[in-house]
Formats: sequence, structure tokens, C-alpha cells
Amino acid sequence: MTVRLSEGAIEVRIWQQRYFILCKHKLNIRKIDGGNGLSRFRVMMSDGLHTMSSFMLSTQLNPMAEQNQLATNCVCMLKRSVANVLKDGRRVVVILDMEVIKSADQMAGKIGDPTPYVEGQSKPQQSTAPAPTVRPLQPQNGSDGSMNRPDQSFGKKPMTAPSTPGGSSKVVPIASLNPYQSKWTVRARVTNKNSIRTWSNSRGDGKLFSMELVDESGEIRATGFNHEVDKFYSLIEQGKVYYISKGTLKIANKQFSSLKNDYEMTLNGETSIIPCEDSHDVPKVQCDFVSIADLESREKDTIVDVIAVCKNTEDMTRIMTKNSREVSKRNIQLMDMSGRVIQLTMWGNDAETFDGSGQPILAIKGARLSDFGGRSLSTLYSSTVMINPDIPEAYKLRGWYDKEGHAIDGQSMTELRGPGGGGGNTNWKTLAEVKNEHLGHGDKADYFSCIATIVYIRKENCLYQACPSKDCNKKVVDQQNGMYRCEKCDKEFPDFKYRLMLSANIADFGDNQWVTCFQDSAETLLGQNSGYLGQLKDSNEAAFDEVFQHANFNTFVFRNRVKMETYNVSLTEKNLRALPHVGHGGRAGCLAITDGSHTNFL
DNA sequence: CCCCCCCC
Repeated sequence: MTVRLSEGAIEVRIWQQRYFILCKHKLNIRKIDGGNGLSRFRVMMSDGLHTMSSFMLSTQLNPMAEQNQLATNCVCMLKRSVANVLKDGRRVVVILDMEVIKSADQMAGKIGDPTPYVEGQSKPQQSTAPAPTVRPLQPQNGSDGSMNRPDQSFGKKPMTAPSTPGGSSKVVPIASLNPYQSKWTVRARVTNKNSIRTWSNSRGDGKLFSMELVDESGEIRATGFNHEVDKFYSLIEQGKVYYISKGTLKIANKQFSSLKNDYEMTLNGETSIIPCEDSHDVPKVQCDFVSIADLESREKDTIVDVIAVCKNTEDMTRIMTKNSREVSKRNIQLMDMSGRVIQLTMWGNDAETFDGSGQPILAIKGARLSDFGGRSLSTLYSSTVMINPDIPEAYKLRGWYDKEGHAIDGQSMTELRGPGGGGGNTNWKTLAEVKNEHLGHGDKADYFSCIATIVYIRKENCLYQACPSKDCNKKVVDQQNGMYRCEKCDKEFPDFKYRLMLSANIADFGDNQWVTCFQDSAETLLGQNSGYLGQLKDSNEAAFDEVFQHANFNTFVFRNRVKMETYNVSLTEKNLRALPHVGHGGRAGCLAITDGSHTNFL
């Protein structure tokens, strides 16, 4: 079986759908702009007449080289590439996709007697226009067993860029963007636009927003900082299509993005963004849905796309994060055609506004898989939650659920813990075990439940004056002029709200332990709300004391978080000392009350 | 140049 190389292709600079024989490849150790140490392979190829050594493999083709598919004398067909002239005039062809159609051992050796191609040495075929004069070669069809996949080059129909301020740069597919080329335009749909965020760290501070762009070739994340936030943020509408020209491309940090692209785009001073009106052909979000049943075998913390029926919606709750921020949270249960169920936690605005009535279909792009309760999902800031999306998978699921799925309970991937959760894996401990087993001494907090009796509650400093704003519970400073200042909100208020932080000593048959109870559990323990207690404290000390007396010797089921914590013990010494403090630094979330014979779940 | 993504 003979192979015909694309003789002359190097000279006329036509790469796509052309056949080359590989002369050698080597690891290029030079780091590219913004590179993070990724290997880059440089390849020398011959078209039978000439050799050219300035082919680069895009990083997604690294496995081909690493797995030794690119041995000398194998024949390659270039499917997609981007040609590029560097500032010093050298030409580089970045190979985005290629196929080895003949391995080296199928070949007798090199083909022809090629000589190194020197720019300008041969008679130029075209002095000005780079347009091809040779007709495209037909790819060899399957007779030699090679696959004849359709060219994946971009766009079936001709694409014309609008006259952009920077001149007419060519519309290119997102998949071809790379750090070597700066003059390009993509025509892309904004599938996810994140709100403006500010940061402040040792390297400086500023603001940024990011968005996700999609065209039919692929997707990429784009970020604008500071000046570009002012310039572009308000122009961009999620779901709309834009011509975006010029931006900086750098290696994507996969740790923070699930998008299928090796690169990310940064909008810069050269960037232009122009709305595109006729845009129906540009695809919407691209998802790679994983069946819920398959989530069992996926690694924790991976980012996945899921489409499922919202089978059950729990009420929204507010929780306190470790950094004392209060945030809205809502759990829902999702089921798909695998018949399996998984819990999804949504946060913030998503949690507040979600309406699960009518059991909608949810498509979530970029949810994070957690191992909580076995397997569960959580949305991230970068997740896209689509309700009843207009895609075939959604209609299929709707039909399935209405016909049969609704009757299935569905085995859950998420085992719910704690009293009332139905799961049998509550981490019951006696207080002695908590100490002996050094719970809370690890990197992460431990959680345990116990049955214990209140033996003492400190009433000193149990109430504090907190910021009255809805989502802030920070202690305020009394300005002694009728105003109260919140440092966190950087505001003064004419009022405050009372909140509880209670130290209680609890005991079981073998030991006792100090625990800290925050607002909700403290109110449960005392049987009064914090506002009323605040009033009592100022108006009727005897009644206030009575509440604490009354709370003593009641028995509860406590659900606790335990974590060794450090805090400043002495401000009088010159050097602040941080001493470990075996902690009740956690939350004694009282989830249930027992009177010894009954257990009443709250 | 970000990269926070929370709670059980």
C-alpha cells in the first residue's frame, strides 16, 4: 500500500487535510507565555519535497508524542492547524488535530529526498495572497484502513467578520485560539456571566468578572479585570452572541475550571467586543451530562454536568460559614433515568429564588461532586443552573418521569445523616470517647452526636449586640451617642439586634464538656428567643436568671462540631501568644430533644 | 492580576 504525501504543501503553506511524513519530534523545553511547565512538542515533518521543523503540537496532542505514536517515518494527516508568523519572521504551525494514518512500522522508511525548506528560497507560489493554488487533496479513503473522518475545520458556511475597530481579523473557532496568535476574532455565545468580584491580596487588589464563551468548535473562559470590567461588563448579556477580537491567551488552570480548553482568555486593552445579531447557528451551552448512577465511580471534587428531574425540594435555610458569614442554602433531590437520586445543594441567590414546584428538569453545568453522605452535588459560583432547558435531553427526561419515573422512589446516592434524616450513620459518641479519641484534633472538624444533660449555663456575656442588617451578625460597637457601628458593614445604625452565644456545660454518665451554642441552638436550650432575653436582661434580672435556672438539668440530643482552635489568650503580654484550646469552638447544634422516654425530633 | 465556591 503506497502513501502519497502532499508534495509542495510546505511551500504553499497549506496544512489542513495534507499528508506529511514525520522526520522527528522532540520535547521543546522553552516555556511559552504564561506557561506553567506543560510540555510542548516540536515536530519536523516532510511533504516529500521539503522538511520543515517549525511544527508545534498543541498540548492536547501531547499524549500522541508521549505514547510514542509519533515515531520517525510515521505518516500524519493534519486535520486542524493554525499557522502563525512570529515577530522575528519565523513561521510556526501549531497542530491542533492530526491523525497518524500509517505507523512507522508500516512504512519502509523515509519518502523521497526532502531538503529543508528555507523561507523565500523557492520560487514563491503566491507573492501576496496566501490563498491555495493547489486543489485540496482528497483524503485517502478507507482502502488502506485509515479512518476518514470528516474534516473538523470550522464552519460549514462562510463566515465574515464585521468591520471591527481593529480591522478585519478572521473569525476563527474557539478551539483554535492559542497564545501564539494575537489577531483573531471569535464569534461566540456568552453562556455564563459571573458578577463582578473584587479581590485584595499581597499582590494587590482589583475587580474582575468572568464569562464562558461557546461556539461550535468548543468553549473557553474569558476574564476581564479592572478597566475591562468598566468597559465590557455592562455590554455583555448572558445568552447573547458577540464578535470578540483580540485577547491574551494563557494556560488554563484546570483546578478552577471544568471547561474543555487548555487556555483561558483575558480581555485586554486591545480587545473589542461587538454584539452579533444573526446568531441562531451559534450553539448554546455545551454540556457533557453524566448519569447520576455513574457519579458513584467519579472522583470526589470533580466538576460534572448533570441533567435530572427535581424530585423533591427542601426549604431554604440560612447557615453560618466558618468565616461567620451567613449564607442561604437549599437542598434538592435529583433523579434521572438511571433511577438513582442524588442531593444537590444550591447556595445564595440560586437557593433563595429556586422554585421546585411542578418538579422541573434541571440541567446543571459545572456542579461539584462531593463525598458528603456518600455522593452529593453542590453548585459553585461558576455553575450554570438551567431550569427546564429547551434541549432534547430535557424533553426525554420529562416524558420518562411523567410516564414512569414519578412512581419510582429511587435509591439515593446521598445518605442523609442525623436524627430525622433517616440514615443510620449518626456518629454517636459518649463525652469520654470524644476526648479519648481526640476528636477535633485533625485538620478538619469532626462531627458527633451525644445525649447529655445541661449542668450549667454561663449567663455572663451570653448576649451580644449584633449588626441589624439582614445578613450580618457581627458585633457592633456602641458609639455612646445612640448609634451602633458595624465594622463589617462599615456603617452606623440607630439600633441593633440581640444574638446569643452561650457557653454550656453538658454531662453524660461518664464525663462533662463545655460547648458553645450559637443563636438557634442557644434559643432551643433556653426555650426563649434572643430578643426577649435581651429585654429581660435590661429590665428584669430575676426573670432573666430564672430562664437559666429553668434550663438546667434538661437532657438533649446534641449534634456537635468539634475542632481544635487557637485564639489569643493574652493581650497584655508584648508578644501575643496563641495557645491551643481544645474546643468547644464548634457549634452544638441541638437537633432533637429527649425526655428519656420519647425523642421529639425538631 | 482571580481561583472565594460555604453547611451537614
